[in-house]
Amino acid sequence: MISNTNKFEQLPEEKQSRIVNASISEFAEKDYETASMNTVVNQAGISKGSLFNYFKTKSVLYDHIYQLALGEVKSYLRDVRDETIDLSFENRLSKIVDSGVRFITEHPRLARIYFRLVYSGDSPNRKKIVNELQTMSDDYLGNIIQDAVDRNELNPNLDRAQSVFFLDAVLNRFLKEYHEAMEMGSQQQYDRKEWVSGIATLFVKGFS
Amino acid sequence: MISNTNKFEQLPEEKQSRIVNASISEFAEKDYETASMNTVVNQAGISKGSLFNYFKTKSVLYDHIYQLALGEVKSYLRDVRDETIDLSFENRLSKIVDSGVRFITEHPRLARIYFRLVYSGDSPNRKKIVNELQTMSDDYLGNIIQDAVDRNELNPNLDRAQSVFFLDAVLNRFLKEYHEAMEMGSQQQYDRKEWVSGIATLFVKGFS
DNA sequence: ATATAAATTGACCACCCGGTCATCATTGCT
DNA sequence: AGCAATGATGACCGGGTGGTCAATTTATAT
Repeated sequence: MISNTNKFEQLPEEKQSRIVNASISEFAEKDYETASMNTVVNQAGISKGSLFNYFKTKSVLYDHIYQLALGEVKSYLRDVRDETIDLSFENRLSKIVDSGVRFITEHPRLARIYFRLVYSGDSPNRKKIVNELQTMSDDYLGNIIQDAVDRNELNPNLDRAQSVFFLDAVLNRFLKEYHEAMEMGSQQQYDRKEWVSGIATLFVKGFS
Repeated sequence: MISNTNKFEQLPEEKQSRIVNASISEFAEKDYETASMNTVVNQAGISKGSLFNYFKTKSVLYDHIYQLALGEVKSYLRDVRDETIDLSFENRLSKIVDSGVRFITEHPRLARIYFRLVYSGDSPNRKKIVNELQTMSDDYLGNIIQDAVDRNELNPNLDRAQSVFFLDAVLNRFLKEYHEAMEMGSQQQYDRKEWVSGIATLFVKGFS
């Protein structure tokens, strides 16, 4: 009785991953309310009773899944921050975008769950999760902007909160658009380089 | 048999508005799949059979409602474009933000439907509607940027598509955040002036 | 091999959904 | 007043939902 997911975590890994996989697929395809536990059990090849034995309720299962997604996102962010600590603002931006694109490409279903969560959704703990994400992003982008200021790449008088907000808005929107294009199988590949340099230019020089 | 909504439009206005009101509330509160026709009929004080007589299906009713919301949005945009045609880029931006804020304040439920639609959702014709909105916005913001270029307020070499994209991303995100803050009853009022000037500065001068 | 404990199952429950349609109420016409 | 046509109603339908639990299979210990 150490934790809710204890029973689940004691399962053989193969079974665990079947369940996780089915759940990710379902929560990626439909939003929380519409996602069906029946679909999950069928896709995972287990019985309904078992699933509800491993996860007491639908929302507990959802919790487990998005925590997993969140962990993945965080790990990507950590990596790219550590790896780019010495780069210029523009190069750093570039790496951030690249790593976002990489994440979306490698984990399209997790990306979908992520976007669904932040951009809408009536997921159980949405407010709490979004806050957590916001804090994480503020901290993350705040650091990057601060570093750039320290290097005299950006104006030291700029409003940090606003800058972070703008940066976050543009980056998120770009990745969302990229993700949607990818899901629609859009052949027309984004020219990442141009977009990255466009974003960097905007933030460094503006449109003038 | 001129149109689907003919029966509805021939209803006494008071009844129409009761139905429209109930529908707006329901579609604002829940997403398309979760919104319940039963709730609508109860809230509107009519029978289920009647509602399905006026609107053949749930999706037809939804169509009617978002067309209404869209019309309202468009009218706001048209107004602000016409009224600000002589202003500088920064002042124009300011008016756009103001009018967005005004719309959200005056029609919070319509705003919610709008955000739900563009930012997620599995509404019936989402792709089509979002495309229409995108085209509208591209056209709208494109004009404003072009005007600013013509006035030598912005660099004539900038990539129009990218600029519009960035502008749209920041404006939308700001309004979405404002809307959410409003719905949570957040006392902490946004200082609109500072945000507007922040946005304008970003686009004119960047962060350097 | 047997007894006991633990894990797995799927039929079942109460509830809600979008949509239908026979029945009833209202209106307009002669 | 009587009749036909139109409008409003809500019980009802098939289907899906999250969740339960008695019954059965499987694993463990002796």
